[in-house]
Amino acid sequence: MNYWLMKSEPDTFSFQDLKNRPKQREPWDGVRNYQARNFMRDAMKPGDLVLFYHSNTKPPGVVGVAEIVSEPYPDPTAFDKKSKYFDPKSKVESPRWVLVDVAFKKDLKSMVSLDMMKLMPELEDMKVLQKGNRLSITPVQEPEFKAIVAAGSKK
DNA sequence: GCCAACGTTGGC
DNA sequence: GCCAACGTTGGC
Repeated sequence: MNYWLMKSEPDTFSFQDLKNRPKQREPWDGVRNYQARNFMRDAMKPGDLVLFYHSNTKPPGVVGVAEIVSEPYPDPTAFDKKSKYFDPKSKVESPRWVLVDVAFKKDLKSMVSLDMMKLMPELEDMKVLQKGNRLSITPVQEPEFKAIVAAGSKK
């Protein structure tokens, strides 16, 4: 099993929004970056655990744990002319963009902010902490995942 | 709101 | 295939 960090702007889709969904799950649509797509398409498996990260907010950080609950499948928003994620180059016969479904797993007692993460020696090599990183989906090592969940389990 | 970092596009 | 221009991300 693998671990991931997935970013979302809470104004667009927050961890609370995920929790409030009827089945507490949501298709992770709108990814339009090839590296991030390849992670979903080639490496993610149902059961993988996800650090749900709020970006572009004060403060940014990990707010909860989610779980991958589907195989990859074509992102329907790419075919939808009305969607802001519409991509005319993605054809139904040969979809360019895929997504997976993500489900609520558990809350953290407290957010693990980016500032806190930077102070944790276990997270030295984490991609999300490296300068200039803009990837919305990054792989996480098991010790990194556990360190963040442990930090977020404290009051 | 600024701007550094990075990805994509398109002319050549 | 190079690279300048442009768009986006996301911390600050």
